[in-house]
Amino acid sequence: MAIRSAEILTIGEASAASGVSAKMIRYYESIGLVRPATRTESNYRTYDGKAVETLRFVARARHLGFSMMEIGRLLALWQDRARASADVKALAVKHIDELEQRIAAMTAMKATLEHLALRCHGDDRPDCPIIEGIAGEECCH
Amino acid sequence: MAIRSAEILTIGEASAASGVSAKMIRYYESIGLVRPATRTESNYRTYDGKAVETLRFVARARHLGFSMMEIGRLLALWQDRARASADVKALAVKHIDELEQRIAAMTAMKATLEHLALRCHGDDRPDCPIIEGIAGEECCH
DNA sequence: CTTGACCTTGCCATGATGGCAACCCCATCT
DNA sequence: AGATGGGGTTGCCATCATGGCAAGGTCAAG
Repeated sequence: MAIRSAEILTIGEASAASGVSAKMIRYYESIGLVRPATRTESNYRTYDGKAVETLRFVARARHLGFSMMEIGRLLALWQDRARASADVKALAVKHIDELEQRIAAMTAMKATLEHLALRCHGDDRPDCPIIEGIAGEECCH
Repeated sequence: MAIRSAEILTIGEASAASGVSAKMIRYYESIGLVRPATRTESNYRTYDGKAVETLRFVARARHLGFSMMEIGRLLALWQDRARASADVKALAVKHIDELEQRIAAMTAMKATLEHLALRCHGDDRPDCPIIEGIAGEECCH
């Protein structure tokens, strides 16, 4: 194997250092989200500090719920010294809105279910407002 | 075509009546969620009132965020006259908990993003706490 | 030099849904 | 009777982000 300095990591090490699974690192590379990793003579991918930092950026953005498409744009903005913070903010605000909508949808589901569950005895008798609620009209407002 | 009474619907009519797309009706049948539809001589699927009611049940359960697996169990309970309401309630409560967790996760994402967005000027300068937040340590607590 | 851990690629699967294609069937209009 | 259009049938592919498995190559340590 080519000599590897301490700063040059294999995909497994980069995975551990970034919190992104090796599988996903390869996937991100395959869809062009991140630049193809450099390779050793024996075709192993290698990652330097900057590459690992990029992976960590992706991991954090995923953690915030951004899609791959959005992360692609975020990465471009991150690496663009001439970016306008307004562009970043627009992306973030759009994502906040989407989160809000999904939260609202799920909160509504939860409320309906709680309403039904509250009136269900939860014993061994078959009578059940939950099932009847789903089957009948009074389910979804 | 075989004579069809007003109560016997084609898949398109059943779709309109139940709110489930024809594609999804076929899919539900293919995965065994619902019983295979009866067929006309010319192999068209037919749906009677009961079948449509079942599809509506599925649609409502989907609307409440239940997965196909869970809906399968709900359907079985619905059709089981000897069910214990406790079983239904357990399913519902488990789903409520899952919703709660997903809501909490997304609420946390939203809070982090809002915290970052609040401090972003959103103008044409590159300086941006959002990007820096994602790139740096202070992003995810 | 063997062994075990790790790398490579590639394929398959998920869950729920949509789209397209090729073909068949039925009803209605000319 | 024949054309036309709408809707049925199947099957395959795509999504999005991820995991798993398999077959083969490579490296480091015993």
